[in-house]
Amino acid sequence: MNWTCHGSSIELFPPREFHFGECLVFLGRSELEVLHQIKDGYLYKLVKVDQELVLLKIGCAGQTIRVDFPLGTPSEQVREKVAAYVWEWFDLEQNLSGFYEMARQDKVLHQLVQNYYGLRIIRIPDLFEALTWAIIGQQINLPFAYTLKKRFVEQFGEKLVYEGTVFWLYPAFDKIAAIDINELRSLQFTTRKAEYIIEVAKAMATGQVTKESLRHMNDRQHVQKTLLGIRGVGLWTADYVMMKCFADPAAFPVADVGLQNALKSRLGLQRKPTVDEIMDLGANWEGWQAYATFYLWRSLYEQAV
DNA sequence: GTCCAGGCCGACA
DNA sequence: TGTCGGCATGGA
Repeated sequence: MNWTCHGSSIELFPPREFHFGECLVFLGRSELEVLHQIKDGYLYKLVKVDQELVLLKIGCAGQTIRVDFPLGTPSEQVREKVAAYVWEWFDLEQNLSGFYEMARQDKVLHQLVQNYYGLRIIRIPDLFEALTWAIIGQQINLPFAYTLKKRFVEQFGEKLVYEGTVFWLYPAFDKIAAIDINELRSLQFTTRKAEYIIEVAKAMATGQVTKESLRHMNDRQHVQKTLLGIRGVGLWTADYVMMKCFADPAAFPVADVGLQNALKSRLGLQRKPTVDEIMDLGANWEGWQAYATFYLWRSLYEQAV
């Protein structure tokens, strides 16, 4: 991590392959997103550090990311944790030069890495959020998934109001561990999903599932197998979590319908490619499947930066 | 009305 | 190990 305190704010110095605007495009893809706000080129996010609510205002000038604290300057210890959080959120530890080198010569990716140069996987550092957001999104369209997340967050999350705008924290697993299935059913979650989400919350509340223990596994097969042991977590969800929470660049959610549609569109296919065909297409992506997938997702929503 | 969404589970061969 | 029905809902 490369950062410094600068007066009341902090500054981060990301690696060369970083483009804040491209990341904002991804972050701004849904009007229904409630976990961050984008306004005038700044990204606002509420986080909780050492039991303290901290509102971040994140901007970028040149290649320097600057984080301001609208609610007041927190302690140096908190600022350091915020720096680590932002570093993780934008996956800045990842050296993308190998990805770009590979992608420039790849028939599927070469145009994408030109179009979206500097885009990084926007991570979900909170394991509970990563798992349950994936479960929410299973087998429903993305707008409806965002609608359900919004209801979930506004029902069970913590909030803070600043200058008339409400900022939300994702619900904590210990709170969700104690609710009843019907409380989610009434938000239009299916019975099955309500069960899964509450079970995940309970498993995390008891310490049965923790980010720490999964992070320290050096074998990705082991991580995947452990995740698959959680009810409601299949191959797609396990890969998604490995990609978005643990930033495993080799995670490859081949079952993802978005990935399938992106490939169909880019290659002009008559139908969606099968899982085996996707494995073949991605044969050259070894080690970078997660980034290839993320850039392909990006290609599904063409927008101006 | 039909089909598809950032799937998963349990049952059955 | 591979396949299939059921789940539930919103949007095109």
